[in-house]
Amino acid sequence: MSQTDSPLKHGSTAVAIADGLRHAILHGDYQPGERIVQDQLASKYGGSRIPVREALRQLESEGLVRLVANTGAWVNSLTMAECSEVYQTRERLEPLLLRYSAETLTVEKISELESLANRMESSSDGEEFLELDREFHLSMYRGASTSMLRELVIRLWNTTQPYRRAYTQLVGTDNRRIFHAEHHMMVTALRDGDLDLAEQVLSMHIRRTRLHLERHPELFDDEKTD
Amino acid sequence: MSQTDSPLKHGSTAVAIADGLRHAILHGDYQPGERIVQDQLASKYGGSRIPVREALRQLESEGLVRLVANTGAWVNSLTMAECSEVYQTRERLEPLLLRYSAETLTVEKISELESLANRMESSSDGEEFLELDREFHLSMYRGASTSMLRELVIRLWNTTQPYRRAYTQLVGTDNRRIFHAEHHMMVTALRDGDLDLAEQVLSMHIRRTRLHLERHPELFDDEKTD
DNA sequence: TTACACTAGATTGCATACAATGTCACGAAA
DNA sequence: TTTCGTGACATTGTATGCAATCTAGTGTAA
Repeated sequence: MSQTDSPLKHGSTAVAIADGLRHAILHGDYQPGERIVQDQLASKYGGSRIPVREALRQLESEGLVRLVANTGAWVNSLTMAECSEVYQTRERLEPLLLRYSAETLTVEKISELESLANRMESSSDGEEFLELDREFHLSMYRGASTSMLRELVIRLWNTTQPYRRAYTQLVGTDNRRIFHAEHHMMVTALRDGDLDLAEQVLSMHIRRTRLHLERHPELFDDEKTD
Repeated sequence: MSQTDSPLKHGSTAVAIADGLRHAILHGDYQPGERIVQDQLASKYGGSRIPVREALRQLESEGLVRLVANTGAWVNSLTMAECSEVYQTRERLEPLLLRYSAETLTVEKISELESLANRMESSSDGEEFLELDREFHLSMYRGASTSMLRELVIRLWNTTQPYRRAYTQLVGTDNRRIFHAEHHMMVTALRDGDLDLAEQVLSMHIRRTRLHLERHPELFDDEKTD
């Protein structure tokens, strides 16, 4: 897809490949379960398989890729139980992250959040909807002083991204009144400095999304032969 | 240290090096901040630097190693704020994991937990104390049906292991009445099938440990130039 | 003394090449 | 027809060698 023609600086090829492949997976260019061949990635990025292999190891640790020795690499796929587990983990973690981040949320940043929530409401394009939803949540967390928890949460978002996309394509962007209302409730709670309320709404919001996903087992690969 | 003389099977060197290096870091053979030289690891494991590099990428993703392009790898060190963040994350995650796992905890397994708690009380050796504490917690979680959350929690334990060790060496294993009492309270709550109580005690237990660590800023590398 | 440029050595980054392993199609025997 | 080899091919795993980069030490000038 996005061929990198300019020769990469020494010492950055593996990172560039990891970033590019991660982006491609999140963007839906690869489907869960799809095979990843080292040689193809190597020629796509104009390098050898060595940095490709390092990138794959990293993405494996991030949960985006599954490696089997002497056999190959696949885009990781989740069963419904695994996806639910990620969501339940998020239900507990994101409120904490919001607490870390909230103290740096200025009035301007909260208004930007509100604007994102508004744009989501008027969006009818699924891909844009996904993008804005991710941006809404991650920009709430951007102010957190330390980074480990934020990176962890981003990792959880990443591993479940293909299933959010499939769900959105399945049910569309209409009839999401409660979903949008929760976004606005969070904005209001943050504006009021009511962190306990913001935490509760965020937790409920993630929980509700999980319950919606759980009504669609057909989105998941539950025949996983492993 | 533990030289692997027998030639490794094809396709497992990188994994073996990652496992070995992880174990060495957790065991305290490397200190936080210590430099890791690829060539040294390669000759230690009787291979080339290629699998070493893959292992380092993986451990970087796990948070145990810090890589800087063209420069080198170091055992990751945490500031006190980062360590607290890991503990606060654990306060929220481990109760959830316990809930996942509890349904498979048989009477026998709960008795084994109690036995571990008893052995800890009579242990005066710091290294054994650490080992038993880890084993107590992780064996509570061993029954969880899916693995992502458990692996995540193990990763959090791993990144903070050097600081638990330093703390134990500093204050010894005496005067831990409340600490042991909490272990026994968890055993009792599990035996009674009172999951809400077990969750609460576990959360308090982790919180108390965090507060103890926070009283000793001298354990941490807060001059991190980054 | 301090600050800075410069060089030699150490170390990392990666392309190539080859060995080890897995996959799959084909054919023979049950 | 099905099952089980069997071999050619595709792909992965890693050792080697060289280029790029960083580091530390030395010397020079302010």
